[in-house]
Amino acid sequence: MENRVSGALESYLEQIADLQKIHGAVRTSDLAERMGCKRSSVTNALQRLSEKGLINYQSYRPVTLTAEGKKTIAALSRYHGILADFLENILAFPEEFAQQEACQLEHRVSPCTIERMRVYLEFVAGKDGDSGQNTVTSQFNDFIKSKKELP
Amino acid sequence: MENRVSGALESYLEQIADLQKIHGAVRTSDLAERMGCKRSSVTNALQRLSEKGLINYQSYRPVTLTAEGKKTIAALSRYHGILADFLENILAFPEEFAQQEACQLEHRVSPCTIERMRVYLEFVAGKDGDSGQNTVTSQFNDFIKSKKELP
DNA sequence: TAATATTGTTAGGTAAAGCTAATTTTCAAG
DNA sequence: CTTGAAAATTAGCTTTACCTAACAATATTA
Repeated sequence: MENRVSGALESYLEQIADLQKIHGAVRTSDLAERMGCKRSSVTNALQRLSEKGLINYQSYRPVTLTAEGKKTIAALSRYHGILADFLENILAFPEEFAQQEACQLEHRVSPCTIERMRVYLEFVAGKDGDSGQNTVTSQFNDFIKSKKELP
Repeated sequence: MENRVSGALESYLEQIADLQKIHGAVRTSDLAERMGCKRSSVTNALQRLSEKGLINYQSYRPVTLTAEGKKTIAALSRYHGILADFLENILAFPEEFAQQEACQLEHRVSPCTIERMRVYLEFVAGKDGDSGQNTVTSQFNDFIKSKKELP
């Protein structure tokens, strides 16, 4: 068995963590709804996550995260945050799109590149200083608008 | 049959185009070498690419691209260029890494985000003007170095 | 040109991630 | 405390993308 976790399984894991926060227990049907798949596919995913030691799972019993699972989620959630920040504050996407896109990218962009995006965010924050006005981001926003105004 | 082309098939297609440019003919073994897989997997991929109408393929005959295949490659190659440019000139990665990473990302980042990266590149180019000196990129390079110097 | 080496394909297998349909467990009401 | 509905699981199938081993076609070269 390949021990690395695929993007699909990572997503399940995140939804599990989120549902746990909200509802305490994690139900197969809720997961299916969130993942946009059938309950049977969820069961299958839970079994594989369990084999990989990321969740505690027994048939018909409530699912919980292992320490390993929590660690995985912590990393993912950090990646998500950096990517969403980058998309919103560097590339000037609206927050909602940034969040959506970050959900995809957190499984697909290398840690190295994500880390570099974090450094770039720091760099730009430093350039903008405490001014608040006329930041690089707002300049870029204007730039985008100026492009759209002349089609 | 799902008519969309997966990331894996897209990669085969690109390697085919590249080999065609270099060697004229495209050999299964060369493709296998490039893709880091076995010859039998290549045959399988060629059959699927052919079913999707992206290449002309018959057993033991040289492979060629269809018009549709060429169009797909043109789009991909454009994405690759933008991503590599962004990685090298915004995120200040060395060219080789930028190229490698772009190969992965071109199949994974949404066209919308890639397009926005292109606009950002334009924006920064505009800011830097013709100066050449003290560009945003070179400032960021210095910033990275300054971070590394104090561990 | 015939023998051999290389290259390409087929057949059959695995794992991931989904599906439907059938079955089993749990739970809520009567 | 039984029973029927809802929820979860199992069984069996699909596709993608890989694998090995066996076989077929093409090339090389003696």
